[in-house]
Amino acid sequence: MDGCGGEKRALASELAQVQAMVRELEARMDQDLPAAARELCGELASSVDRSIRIARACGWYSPGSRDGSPRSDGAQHPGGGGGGNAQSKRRKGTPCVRTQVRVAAVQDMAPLDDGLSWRKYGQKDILGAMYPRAYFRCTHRNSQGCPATKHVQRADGDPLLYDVVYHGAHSCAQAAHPGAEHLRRQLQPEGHADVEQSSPLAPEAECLQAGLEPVAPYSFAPAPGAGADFVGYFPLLSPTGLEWQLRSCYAAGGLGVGMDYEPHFEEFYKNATDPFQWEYSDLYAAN
DNA sequence: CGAATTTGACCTCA
DNA sequence: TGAGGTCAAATTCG
Repeated sequence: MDGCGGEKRALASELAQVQAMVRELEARMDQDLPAAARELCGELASSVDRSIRIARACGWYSPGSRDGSPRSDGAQHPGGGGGGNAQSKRRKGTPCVRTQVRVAAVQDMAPLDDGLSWRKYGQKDILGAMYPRAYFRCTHRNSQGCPATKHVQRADGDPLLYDVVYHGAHSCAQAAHPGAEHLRRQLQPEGHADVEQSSPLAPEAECLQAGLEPVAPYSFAPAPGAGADFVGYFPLLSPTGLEWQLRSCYAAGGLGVGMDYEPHFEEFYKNATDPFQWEYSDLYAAN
């Protein structure tokens, strides 16, 4: 997959920069400088973005390059309460490609307004999970036959965090939504979605990623009116379509950034010369 | 009054 | 058989 020596070096350098910025971020947060921290987050996002581009340029983003090491969906469900594997039960013909994101919502605000219209069609208590899972489908399912659905569940550990799993692509007019389009462009070509089960992809090839509105990918969008006490409203979509979570715990008193996959990042940095190794083996292996 | 939500029942799969 | 996912009638909302 290579012949990208220069890019590798550029990527390693970029990642080193990211690492430095993370440290700086921690420092700023320790100093109680949320504005400065947020500014740094923007730079951080840009740097990550550049890294992704470099990786793409080298073709390190290829759906087929994933190895087969085990990583269940359940493992991706943070906390998940150790509950059952939500995706293990799947109907025949159900879309097998999905996107999972994690978002933090501001209390008393509609949590997951992703700019698209959804209609709730069910809710279910999930074994081992503290909160029920809500099921949404595209409002235009009937009128336009749009197959997009999403599942939303509160994270056990933090009631302000939601795990959102998108299934299928919008085939309705909403598909033209800029946010949805952006996401599709980001994810579709590289197939950066978790692929369910190991069944052949063929029949589900059209099941692309559904609409999500990353206000600006990897950027932070503090809630309107959020003051000193704002709890991050970070619709942060990882470029890989996996769930990163970069959140602020400022309201709780201690300002801190928690990043899911923190261990992976550490490893990421350590092995910056082959940065995507862990990604494929650890993160991408959904099966 | 139409659209959205709620919720118990049913379906599918492992 | 149990658990997740979906259906659809009843209810609520704007």
